Amino acid sequence: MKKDTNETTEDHILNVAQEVFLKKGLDGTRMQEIADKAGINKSLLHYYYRTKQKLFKKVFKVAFKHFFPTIKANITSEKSLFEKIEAFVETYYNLLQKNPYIPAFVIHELNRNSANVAEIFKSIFQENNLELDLMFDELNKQIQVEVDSGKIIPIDAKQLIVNILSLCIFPFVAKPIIKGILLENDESKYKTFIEERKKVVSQFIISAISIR
Amino acid sequence: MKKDTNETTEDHILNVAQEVFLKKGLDGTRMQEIADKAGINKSLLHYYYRTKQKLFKKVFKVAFKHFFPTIKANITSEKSLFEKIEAFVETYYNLLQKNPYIPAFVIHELNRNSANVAEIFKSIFQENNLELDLMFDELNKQIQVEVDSGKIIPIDAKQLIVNILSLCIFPFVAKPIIKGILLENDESKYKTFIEERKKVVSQFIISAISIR
DNA sequence: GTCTATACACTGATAGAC
DNA sequence: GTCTATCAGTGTATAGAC
Repeated sequence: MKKDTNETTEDHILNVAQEVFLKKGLDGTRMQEIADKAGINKSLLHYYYRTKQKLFKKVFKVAFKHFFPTIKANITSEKSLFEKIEAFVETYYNLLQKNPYIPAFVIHELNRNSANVAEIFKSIFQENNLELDLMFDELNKQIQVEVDSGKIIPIDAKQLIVNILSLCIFPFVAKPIIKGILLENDESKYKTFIEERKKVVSQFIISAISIR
Repeated sequence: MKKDTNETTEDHILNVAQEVFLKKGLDGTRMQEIADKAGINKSLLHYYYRTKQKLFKKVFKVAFKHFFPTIKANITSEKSLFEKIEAFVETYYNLLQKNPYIPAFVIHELNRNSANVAEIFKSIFQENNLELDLMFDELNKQIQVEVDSGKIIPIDAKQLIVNILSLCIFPFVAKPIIKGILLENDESKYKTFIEERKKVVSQFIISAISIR
C-alpha cells in the first residue's frame, strides 16, 4: 500500500496494518510484513505503537466500529418497520461490499479471545456514544406494536434481529464456500449473487413476517 | 484430554489436535500445546504426522466433513420441501450445538488460505462419495416445481439455500457478539436463545416462501 | 523520526539413544 | 514407539547512532 502525500507515517502504518491483520488475523500477521508493505523499518512500528498487541487492538477497534453506526442510524430513523428493514439490508450490503473482510476478521478474533470482548464492547460504545441497549429497546417496542396491531406475525425482536444480521453477514464470511460449491468458483458469479441479495433478502424477511 | 484405554496414540493425537486447532486456528496453535494436552512428547507428533501442516490438514478435513452428510441425507430424502426445511433446521441445529466451534474454524481457515479450497472440496467430495452438484440439481428441480405450481413464491434455489444456511450457521459463529450485546453475556440465555431458534427459523423460512 | 544491529525467546523439526 | 538433546530459523522487542 502506497503512502498518501499528506498522510502521517503513523496513520500510514495503521492503514497497512489493517490491511494485513484483516486478511491474516492477529496470529498470522508478522510485524515484518507490515513494515515491508509500509515501506519502513520494523523498529519504526514499535516506535509508534510499542507492541504488536497495541497495534492490533487499534486496528480491531476501527474494524469493529464499522458495524454499528449504520445500525444506529437505521434504528433511530423515523421510518416504518418494513422501510427500516429495506433500508438496512440495502445499506448494510453496500457497506459489506466495500469491506468484505471485516466480518470474518471480527468473528475469528472474537472467538479466539472472547475474554476481552465485554471490555472491547464497552469501550467502543463509550467512545462512539452508542447506547445500544436503548436503541434495541426502541426497536423492540416498534416490533411489538406491529405484532400487537396484527401487522406482522408474532416474533421475538432479538430473533428477528439475528435473522436479519445472519442473512446480511453470513454470505460474506462464507464467501469461499458459497463461491466454491454453489458458483463454480467464479468471482463474477459471486458478485452478481451478492448484488441480487440486496433485493432477495429484504423481500424474504418482509415476506416472512408480514401477514397477508 | 485423556486418552481412551482402547485408543491408539495416533488417534489420540488427532483428537487432541482437533480440540486445539478448532479453538486457536492453524496460526495460533503450538505443537507444544498439543503434545502437552496429549500427555506425550513433541517429537512424537512429528513421528506420527511429520509436519504441523499435515496434522492440520487431517484435522481440517474431519471438521469440514461434518457439514455435508446431513445436507445430503436431507436433500435426497423423499420428503416435501417444507418437511425437508423443518427436518434440516432441526438436525443442523442439533449438529451445531454438539460442534459449535467448527463453523468459525472452517470459515477462518477457508478465508485465510482460499488457494487450497477447491482442492480440499474435491478430495472431500471424492472420499465421501458426495455428488453435491447432482444433489443441488435435484433440490433445484423440487423448488422449481413448487414455484411453478404456485405453492411457494418465486425464489432462486441458490439464494434460498444460502438463506437457510445463514440462519442456521451464523448464530454460532457470531456467538460472542450475540451473547455479549443482545443477551447480557449470559451463557444460559444464549443456550435458550439457540434452542428457540430451532422452531423460529423453520417457521421464518416457511413463512417467507409460502403463499397463503 | 528513522535507521542498523542485536538481544532474547520460542517455534517447528531432526538426530540419535533406548 | 518414545524419549532427550539440539538446531536452524524466525518472532517481537530494545539499544543506540544519526
